Amino acid sequence: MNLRELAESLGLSQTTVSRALNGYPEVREETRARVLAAARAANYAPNSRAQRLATGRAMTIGHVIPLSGKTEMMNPIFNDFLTGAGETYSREGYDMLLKIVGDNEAEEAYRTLVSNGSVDGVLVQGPQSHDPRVAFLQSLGIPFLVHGRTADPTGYSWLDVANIRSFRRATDFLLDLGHTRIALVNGQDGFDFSRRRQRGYEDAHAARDLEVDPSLISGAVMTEGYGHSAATALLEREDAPTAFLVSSVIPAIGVRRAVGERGLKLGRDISLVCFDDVLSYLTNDDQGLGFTATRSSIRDAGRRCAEILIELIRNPDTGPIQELWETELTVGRSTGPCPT
Amino acid sequence: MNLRELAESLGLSQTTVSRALNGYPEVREETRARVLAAARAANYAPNSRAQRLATGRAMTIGHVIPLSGKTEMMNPIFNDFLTGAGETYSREGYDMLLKIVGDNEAEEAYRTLVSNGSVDGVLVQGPQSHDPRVAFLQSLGIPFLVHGRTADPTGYSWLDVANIRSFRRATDFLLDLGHTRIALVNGQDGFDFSRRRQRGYEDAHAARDLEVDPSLISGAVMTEGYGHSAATALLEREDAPTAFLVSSVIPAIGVRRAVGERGLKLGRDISLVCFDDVLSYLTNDDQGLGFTATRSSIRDAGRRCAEILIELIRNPDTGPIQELWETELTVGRSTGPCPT
DNA sequence: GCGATCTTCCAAAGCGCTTTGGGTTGCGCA
DNA sequence: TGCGCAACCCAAAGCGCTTTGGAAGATCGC
Repeated sequence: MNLRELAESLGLSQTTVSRALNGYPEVREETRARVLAAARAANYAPNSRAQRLATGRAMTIGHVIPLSGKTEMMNPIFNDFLTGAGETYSREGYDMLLKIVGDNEAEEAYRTLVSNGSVDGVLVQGPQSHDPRVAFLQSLGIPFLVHGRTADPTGYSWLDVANIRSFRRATDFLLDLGHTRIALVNGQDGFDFSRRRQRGYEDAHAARDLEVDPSLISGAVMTEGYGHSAATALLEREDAPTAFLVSSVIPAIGVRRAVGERGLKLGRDISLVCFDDVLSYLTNDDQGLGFTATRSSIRDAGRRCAEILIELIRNPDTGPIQELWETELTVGRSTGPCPT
Repeated sequence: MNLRELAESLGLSQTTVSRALNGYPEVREETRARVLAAARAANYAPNSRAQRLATGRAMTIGHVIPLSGKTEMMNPIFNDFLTGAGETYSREGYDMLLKIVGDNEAEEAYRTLVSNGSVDGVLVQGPQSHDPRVAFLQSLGIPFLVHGRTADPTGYSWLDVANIRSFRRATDFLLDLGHTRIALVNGQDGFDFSRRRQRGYEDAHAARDLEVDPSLISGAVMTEGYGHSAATALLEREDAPTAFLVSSVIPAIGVRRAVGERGLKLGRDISLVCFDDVLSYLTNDDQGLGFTATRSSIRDAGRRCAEILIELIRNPDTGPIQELWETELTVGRSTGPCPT
C-alpha cells in the first residue's frame, strides 16, 4: 500500500492525502479524518526512503563508534549513553544509526555518512584532547555535538561534566581525611577527560603545596582487570598508597578485588573514591557497590546530548551550544580516615 | 555533487556512470577507470536515500531494544553483541538502526520499521519463552533472526548457546566437588535462557536423584546489586548454600562482594560458577575475574548472527537457519571442594 | 449580484538514483 | 561488400514521496 493507492481508494489526490497525513492546514478537518481513518485501516505508513529523498532530510542521527586500540572494545558506558540518546530520538522521531568501525576508519565513516546523506547530524563520543574529528566534521559542514570536550573547546557544540572540579573535589575529600599518598587510576591516556581529571587531582595537591608522585598515576582502558592490576602493583610497594581515585566504577571493582586479595578492607585500610556514571547494571547506591563517588548520570547526558543535537539540526544557524554539568560527591562505605 | 553532474562533467550518461560505479560489465574498463577517478576526485558518494528508493533495499538492519520492565535498562551484554554485529555490518555494507523503546512499544516499533521500509531485516535479542515478537515478525513477512530461542524453537531462524547442557555441566562440576546445596542466581524470569538454565540445573540434580530446593533459586535483572542481595539473603540462612551458580559475571561480582563482606573466601568457603559472555571490559581470564565459568563469546554471537541474517536477507527462500553453540567450562579460582 | 478572498483540492515537477529497452559502433566472417 | 554479433553507451521510465503553482468552488462584503 502506497500513497497513490491510498489516494485512489479515497478518491483524492496524492497531494491532499499527503497534506492530510502531515498535518498541513490546507485540508478540511472532515477530509483529514477520513484520510487518517483509511490510512490506519490499511495499515499504511509512508515509505521512509521516499520521504527522505523528497524532503532531503534523513531523520537519522549517526553514532560512529571507533573500537579503541588493540583491545578493540566498545566503551561499556556507551551502553547507557545510547539508551538515553535513544529515548530522545524515539520521542522526536529520529532514527539512530550506529556504526562500529576500526580505530582508523572513523573519518572515512563520517565522510561517507555525510556525503551520501544518510544522517542529519552526528554525535561524537569519547573525544581525545586533540581530536581530529572536530575539525574534520566542521569541514564537512554537518551539525554535530561532542559528548566531552577537546583541549581547546571553542567553536563547536559540546556537553561535558566538570571533570577538573569533580576530581579536585574528590581529591580534597581524601586529603581532608588525612590521606597523602593517593593513587590515580585514570582512563586511557589521550582522552581529554583523563587529562582534565588528572588536572583536578594535581590542582588539589598544588593548592596544599603537596607534591604529586607521578608513579602513583596510571591510565588505561577502563576494564575491571586494569583496576585490579594497577592496584595490585601499587599495593605491593613499600610506599603503597592509602587511597585510590578511580575514573570509573568498573576498574574500581578491580581495585576492590585487589584490596580484598591482600586481606585489606575498603573504607578501613584503603580508601577509594571513583567516578560514577550511574550505570544501570552497576548501581552505586547504598544497596549497591557503595563506593564514595563523584557522580553524573551518563544516561541523562545521552538524553540531553540528543536534545541539543536535534536543536542544532533544526536550527542550523544557532551558534555553538555548550553545556557543563557539575557532579555531586556522595559518601559511601569505601572511604575513611587515613590509618596511622 | 550528484550523479547527473558527475555524468555531465565526464560527458557520459547517468546510466553509464552508474554502471561504472556499481561494477556492471557493460562498460569499458578504460571508461570505468575514468569514472572512478572522477568520482574520487569530486568526493562523490551516491545519495543513499535515492539509492535505497530506487533499489527498494534499505541496506539497513534493525535492532529494537525494549527497556526491560521498571528498571528500564538495556541489558549490558547487548553492548558486546552490538559490537560484534556492527563489525559484520560494516564489512557487508549494511547499516545498523538501533531503536530504544519502552517495554510495550516493541511491536509498534517493528511494525513501522517494516511498513515504512526502513530495514531489510531485524535482529531480535533477549527472547522470552513465549515471545509474541516471533509470530508477529512472521506475520510481517520480514527476514529476522533471534539471538536465543523461545520455548518452541521451530519454524524460524535463531542462534543460541546450549544453555541446558551448559548449566547441567556447571552443576555437575559443583556436585562432583561435593557441593549439595547449590544456589541458582539466574536471569530474569520469563526469558527463555533463564528457563533453560534452570532446566540444566535441575537435570543435573535429577540425574543423581537429588532434590532441588526451590528456595535456592532466584531470578532477576542481572545487575551487580541483584547478585549481592540474593547472595546476602542466602548466606544469612542456617542452611546456607556452599556454592553459587550465576547467570552472568555481573551478578557474580555482586555475589563475590556479599561473600567477602561476610569474611568468607571464594574458592575456599564458597564456590561460584558463572556464565561468562566474554565481556570485553570484564575479562574473566587468569588475570581477570578468575571465576570458574561456562563460557561463550557474546561478541562472536553478534558477529555470526549478523552474518546469518544477511544471508537470510539475500536469500529469502532459504528455510530457517538454526545454530546451536556449545559452551566450554574453564576452571578458575572461584571453586573448590565443599568444606566439611 | 458580483468581484475579491478564502478554502479545498489537484496536476505535475521534482528528489537522485537504478534499470529497462533500445541504439551505435566496430569487428569477424562468408 | 554486407551481415550478425558483441561491446559500449544512452534516453527515459520508474521508485514513492513532498511541494509548487494553480484552479474550482464556497463565502463574503458592499
